[in-house]
Amino acid sequence: MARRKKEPQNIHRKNISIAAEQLFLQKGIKNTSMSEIAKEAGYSKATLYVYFKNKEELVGFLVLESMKKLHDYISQAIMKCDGTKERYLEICSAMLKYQEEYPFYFSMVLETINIDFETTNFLPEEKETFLVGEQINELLVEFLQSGMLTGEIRSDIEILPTIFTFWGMLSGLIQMAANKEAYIGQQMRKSKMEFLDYGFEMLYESITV
Amino acid sequence: MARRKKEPQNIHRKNISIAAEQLFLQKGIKNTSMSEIAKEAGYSKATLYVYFKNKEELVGFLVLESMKKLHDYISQAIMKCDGTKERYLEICSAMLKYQEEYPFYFSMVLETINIDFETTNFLPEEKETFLVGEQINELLVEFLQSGMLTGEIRSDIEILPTIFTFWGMLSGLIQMAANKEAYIGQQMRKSKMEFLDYGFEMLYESITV
Amino acid sequence: MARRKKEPQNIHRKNISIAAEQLFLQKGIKNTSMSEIAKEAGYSKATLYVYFKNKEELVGFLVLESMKKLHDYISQAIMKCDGTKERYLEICSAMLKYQEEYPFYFSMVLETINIDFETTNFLPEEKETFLVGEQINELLVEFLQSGMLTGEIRSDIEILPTIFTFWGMLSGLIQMAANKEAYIGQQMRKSKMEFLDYGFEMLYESITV
Amino acid sequence: MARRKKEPQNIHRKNISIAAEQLFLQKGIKNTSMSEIAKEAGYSKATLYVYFKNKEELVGFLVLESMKKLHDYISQAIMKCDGTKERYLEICSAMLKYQEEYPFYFSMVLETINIDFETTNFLPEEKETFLVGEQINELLVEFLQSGMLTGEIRSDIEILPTIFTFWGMLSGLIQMAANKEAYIGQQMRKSKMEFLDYGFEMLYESITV
DNA sequence: GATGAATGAGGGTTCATTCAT
DNA sequence: CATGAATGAACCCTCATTCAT
Repeated sequence: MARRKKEPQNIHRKNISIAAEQLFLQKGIKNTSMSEIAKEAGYSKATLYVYFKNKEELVGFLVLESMKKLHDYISQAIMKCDGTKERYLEICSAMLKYQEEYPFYFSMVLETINIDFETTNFLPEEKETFLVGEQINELLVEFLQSGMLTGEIRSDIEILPTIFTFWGMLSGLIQMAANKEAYIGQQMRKSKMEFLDYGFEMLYESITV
Repeated sequence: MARRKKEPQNIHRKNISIAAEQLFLQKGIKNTSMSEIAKEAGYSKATLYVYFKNKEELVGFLVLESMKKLHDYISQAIMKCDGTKERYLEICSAMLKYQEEYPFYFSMVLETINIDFETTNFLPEEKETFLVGEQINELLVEFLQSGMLTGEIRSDIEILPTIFTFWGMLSGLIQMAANKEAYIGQQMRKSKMEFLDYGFEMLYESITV
Repeated sequence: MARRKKEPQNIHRKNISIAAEQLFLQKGIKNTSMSEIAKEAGYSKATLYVYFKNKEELVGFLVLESMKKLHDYISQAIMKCDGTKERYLEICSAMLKYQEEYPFYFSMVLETINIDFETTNFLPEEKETFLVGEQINELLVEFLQSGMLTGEIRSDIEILPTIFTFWGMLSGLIQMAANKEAYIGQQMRKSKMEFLDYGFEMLYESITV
Repeated sequence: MARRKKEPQNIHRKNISIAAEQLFLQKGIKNTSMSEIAKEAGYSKATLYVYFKNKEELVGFLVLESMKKLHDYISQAIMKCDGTKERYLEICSAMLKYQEEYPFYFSMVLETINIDFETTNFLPEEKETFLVGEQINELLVEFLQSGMLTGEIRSDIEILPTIFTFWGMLSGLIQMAANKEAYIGQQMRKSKMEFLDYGFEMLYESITV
């Protein structure tokens, strides 16, 4: 119960990470210096190193944090409605919303994320955030299974591979839409949203009966 | 008529770009310095700037080069066989092969590629390579159309959106497979290749009758 | 009320600027590198950038500093004695002393000095030093006016043009004497000082009755 | 008589120096690279080093060349008219014209010019150009002496010191006028030319009876 | 004689990180 | 605990100069 000492630390980590997030969002990770983060957060540069081992860990922390948000989004998406397709589309929207909010992280999902969970985590509580990825997967497993139960989703699919496949494909699709918006508008006279809807629908076909 | 003396330049550009590619591949573009490239290529740092205006142009050159390769791979994939599905799988393989050979570029495909074709190109011949992207699209258009003619591919798809959707999705899938290979093996007891095959098949469903 | 902690900064700025001055003096501004300044000052190169935004600001700081000194010298010269001619010669001596101490800056006086007072100043206090130039002019205006009152200086001269003319001419004379000392000794068998006295006297003629 | 071989060299040196002059004029000496000079002159970079030992010698050559021009200007100024004051003002104009044409060199006159006439000169003929400075002095000596004969110039002046004094002062004045034109216009509502006339007249006072 | 090719040496600047206090 | 101060290491890039051909 006597855990007073730990709370304050989290507050500082939060403050720093919020500042960092804003800057990463505006200028990218590589182009944001620790100095800038310190100034934005209202701490001294050295203090950042009290709360985060180094820049890499700060980034890692942010990635983890953002995953919690994604979990919330997906969780809400599934709860929001009943129908399988409706849910699917809501999940897609959740990912899109997430990409729009955390684009800097989104691109990292497809790249290698090197988070060494042995050495990186500062506070033990945070180790639990690692599980968020798993939790998201579980959410998706449940979604697929319930869709199979209603007969809307093919019963011969393998669940885990399907989830990862979707994860990769949706990420790629959303990212492409984000980066090539202009090109898409020009070449196929579609808005980003129209293009994405088309892609979402197409992918849905692959798992339905 | 043929201008002599132009060949040697290309040789050096080739040497430098090969060295750069290797390093970009190992450490990423941002983390590879011109000094390292110079050392790897066996030239002095200053010499690099004789053959490439700056680092950006070097990267741009590499991207262009790799696109040519991708075009070749896809072109060969389509020619290699006749059946629609066979061709589709060959195209997937081509992209995979390409990703394995040029991973550093592959991630750029999904990001914004800023190539200023007015100022970047060293040799005028290279300007044509800009068209390679378009040519790849044309290849894919033909593939889809021929599949529609045989009745294997749904006739109600929109061609351009479909191509871009595929492009984004396959990129995402391949990238995920590359980066999460270990995780995939652990969680679903599949090799990277098995996982990819599963994903490729799944996506194929979405465009077939 | 007085903010502590500001003093130390000035000490470092002083140290760095002293080192820079010496080197600029020996080799010119363009030929003096920040590395050399750092070594001479006993700091690391990076530390220079803690105290000066860039080389330009360092130069600007030096120019400003030297102007303050010149103001002091001229101010003291005028106060030191009463007679118009005595004062005139003291002013000449002040300029000479200044040139000998800050030769690198002296040549800049005749060139265009680009000091952007919005962006350059590190400490707000320094902005006031911009006024030093004006203050020197005021000193000289007073000197001329008092000489006109005593009837020693012609009353038909235009004050401001006269001051600027003198400024330019004395600068040119002193600089020539400094740079051609050997030649002067050889050709006219005069020491630098004798030559300058001759020139000072000659110029004085032009404003006296 | 058989000197065919030497002519071509001079042509190349001329071509190069003309190109260099133009660029120095536009961008200053330090900011003009040998590459740019080579391109402007239509030679390869390496060829520049065939005709000039290094950049320094090229600059030295230009300085020398420009001195010849100055000699011509002053010579013509003296010949152009008869009266002492008229001649004086023409000489001032000659210097001004020279400064406007060769500003980059003009500032060097007051600085130390390091021309090592033993090692620098490429062609022996050029060594004579060193004498140009002396010749200019002679011109001025004659001018002063003829003015003294007519009784317009004080007979108690020392000729050589006077000449050097004038040289330094006029240089300083002209340079100040060139660099502070805007400031002069603002502060004393005089055009550069008006200001200079004022200064020229003032200085004339000092040598007249 | 003329040059294409190559480079050593150095330029200014940035930044993540450390450490004494 | 928080930080002011300091820096090593790198970064991209430039340029005068050399030399084999």
